[in-house]
Amino acid sequence: MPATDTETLPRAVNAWFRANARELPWREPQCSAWGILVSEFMLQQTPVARVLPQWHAWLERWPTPAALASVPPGEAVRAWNRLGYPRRALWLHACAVAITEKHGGVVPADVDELLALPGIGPYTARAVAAFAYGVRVPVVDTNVRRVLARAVGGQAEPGPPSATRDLAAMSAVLPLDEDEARVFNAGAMELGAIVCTARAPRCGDCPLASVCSWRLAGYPAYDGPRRAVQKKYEGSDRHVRGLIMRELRAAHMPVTDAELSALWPDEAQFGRALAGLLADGLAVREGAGYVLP
DNA sequence: TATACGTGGCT
DNA sequence: TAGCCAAGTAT
Repeated sequence: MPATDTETLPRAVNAWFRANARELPWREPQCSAWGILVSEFMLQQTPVARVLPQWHAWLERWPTPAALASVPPGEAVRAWNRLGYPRRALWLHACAVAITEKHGGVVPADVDELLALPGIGPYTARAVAAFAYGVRVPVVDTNVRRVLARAVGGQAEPGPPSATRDLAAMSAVLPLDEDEARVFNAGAMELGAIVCTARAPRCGDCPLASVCSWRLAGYPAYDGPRRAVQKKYEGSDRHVRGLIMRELRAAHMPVTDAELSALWPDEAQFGRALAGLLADGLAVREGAGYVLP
């Protein structure tokens, strides 16, 4: 029988999670809310394995929001190194400043207050509230969307993201008990991350195998709208931005136009990339060249 | 709602 | 090899 009631899923997922959760530093009970916030920024579109060493270094250097807020944003961008999407470093720094100035240096526990901070959207706000403070709110990321689409919806893949629909779907199965809700939020994400994966799901290891609607229906293929294919990175504007940022991070004095433009042969494309970085605040003009902010 | 935004590992 | 994929956010 498929898991149509609201107790089967959390019971199975939570038992599985309590026995199989990866030991990650931001899941340790003594981890600070700041440590959890930092992990959520780093984990946006980035695999755990690449985040781990960066997270340790970051927390050692800046153990509190105030510590990060006390240095220029460029230091955050430099320390971010090659984690990707360097705007996240800028936003995390801006977040630290806002927390220091408007929240007395304490990471807020309220979803709406978190949402008002730079770089924090619907997922991160709820993740911080739930995992750092135990607040009972639905946390929905790409893993949760996939788990619910399969186990409950009987579909191979979730449809296009819709905050309203996705939060409602999670709310419908979220335990009333605060602690069970926190574990279910984390457990559903973990299940999607290591068992109910996008490709080659390991149904043999899944605690929901016997109740999964998708499996019970015989694994019907997905027939909904396909997600747009990711553009090729090689030769893209993003590629050029990445090259420029790598140069700026390595430099400790202004990098000249000539030095930067030598990175890419297509002048027009290079100009677009540099202008974009300036507009984003990831690079600033200084004297004869460019530096991190 | 669709698109831009890094980087690297895996198949 | 080329493409797919990874705990999203902002516009």
